[in-house]
Amino acid sequence: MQMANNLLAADCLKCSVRGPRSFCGLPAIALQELQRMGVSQHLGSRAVVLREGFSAGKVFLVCSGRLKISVSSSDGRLLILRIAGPGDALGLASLLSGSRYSTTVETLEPCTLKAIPRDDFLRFMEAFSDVRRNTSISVAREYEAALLSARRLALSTSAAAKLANALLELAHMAHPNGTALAPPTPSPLASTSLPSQPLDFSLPLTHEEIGCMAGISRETVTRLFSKFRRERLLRQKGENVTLIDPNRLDTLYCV
Amino acid sequence: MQMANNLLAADCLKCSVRGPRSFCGLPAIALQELQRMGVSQHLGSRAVVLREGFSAGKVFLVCSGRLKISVSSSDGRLLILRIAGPGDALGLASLLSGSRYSTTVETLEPCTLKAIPRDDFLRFMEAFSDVRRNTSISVAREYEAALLSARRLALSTSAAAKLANALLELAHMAHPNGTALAPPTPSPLASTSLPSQPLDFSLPLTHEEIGCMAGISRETVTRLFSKFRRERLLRQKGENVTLIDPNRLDTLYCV
DNA sequence: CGCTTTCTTGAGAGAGATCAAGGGTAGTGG
DNA sequence: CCACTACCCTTGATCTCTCTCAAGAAAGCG
Repeated sequence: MQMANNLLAADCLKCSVRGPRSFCGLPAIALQELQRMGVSQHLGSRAVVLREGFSAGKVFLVCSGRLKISVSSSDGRLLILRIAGPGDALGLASLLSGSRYSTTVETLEPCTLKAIPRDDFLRFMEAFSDVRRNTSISVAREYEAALLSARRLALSTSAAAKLANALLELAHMAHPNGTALAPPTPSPLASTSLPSQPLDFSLPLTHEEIGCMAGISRETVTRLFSKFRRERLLRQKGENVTLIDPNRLDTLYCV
Repeated sequence: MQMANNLLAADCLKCSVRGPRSFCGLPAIALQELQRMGVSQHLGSRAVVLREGFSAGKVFLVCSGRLKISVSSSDGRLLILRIAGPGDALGLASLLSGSRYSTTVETLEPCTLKAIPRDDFLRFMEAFSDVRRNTSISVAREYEAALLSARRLALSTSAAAKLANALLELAHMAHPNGTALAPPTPSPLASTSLPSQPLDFSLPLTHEEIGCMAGISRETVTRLFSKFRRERLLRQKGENVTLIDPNRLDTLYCV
């Protein structure tokens, strides 16, 4: 029964998804335990991993692929909080507070996940202080993501500002090379007018979805993208987006 | 030096701020340790406890009084996330992720707090599993508050909806009698058209601040308050607000 | 009783939502 | 290879909600 999944589970020890941002950055002894737990699963594109409001019975570790994390209202409106990727732990905050999932998670592309039942995970936490540390950090990051969304929606005065913020956030999240836990710095002093490094990243979202992230309408996303392109702030090639001068984008629109 | 504060610190064992929502709901042995740690402090009204962006060196436990938790943008715009009260732990999420405070906390009335240095707190956590549990719950609640703010701002289509949501949230937060971790249920099924219990609560915020919570302007808050009063949804007496029929408020405006 | 802070109400303007229509592109199947 | 469908993007026109500006009333406070 467990055996059937060992092929994937065995990867835990050799897996390269590590680093300070990854939940799976653990000592070998904890990884050995981790690979024994839970069930690995493959999912196709646009599959729902967990749904808001349902009992939080499992935590999911992302082995590969990207997913979107969202909340929705009864009338179908959607808010996308962030894009999750390899090394992320999904549903942790809800699992810990012992309640229901507070978000919905859906794959954006084929994904490999590892599902761990609540009680197993709690035991795993009690056994290893490193797991506790990574759990704290993971929950703190979920918190930061929610906070950034709230910031963007409340503090941006215009649609352009909301979109610019969302793009900068997406770019920074996609880039593991920046400082680990310092996403779109609400830069108080960093307003150097020097042209900054272009930021290149893949954006696996439709205009509709980008709108749901920035809290603006689909049409407005289109119009602003053209505007940003005209102003040489943005380049696009299929899914790939380049922010030509992130600093200028920031100073021009992120007020 | 420590002695000078023992008067207050000694209260920990007798303190009545307990219950499932309180961080200080701990066994006697942990409380004994708690009372030895940190420094108690009295603060007047409108005092800043901790400020967004500053190094997260301490956690603050609220012994008495209410405080507002907010984030702000460089141009002075403000978003109020929630009102904290006795039993809340402030700055926990930031302290754990080892970074800077992600919010600003300011007293709304005279408050008594207990400030605990980061390292002491981390040791305290490692020593007691109950402390770890309460920390998890506390961080999860900070997370839920951020999420609720994001929801309110993104998913509400009108200013009335935003305000109604904010009021319902404030009412539920102020009421410890409801289920512990189930604030403004985004009620999918609960749309019973029966008149609900009136909700009474104290609202220590100006219209300006309520606007900062709902993401609408001061004047719009005033106009909507009059409207809600006209429609017999709301009653006011100084700081005290009564939501006459919370369900009707919810079904009419929280779409 | 002046002074500050907060609340109230009105009038006007503008940003963005919404509605509408058309074009591009990818996948499917004959 | 080409029609056909489905989905997404693009652009224009209109309209409405809420912000902003303005001016005054109420209320709290030294």
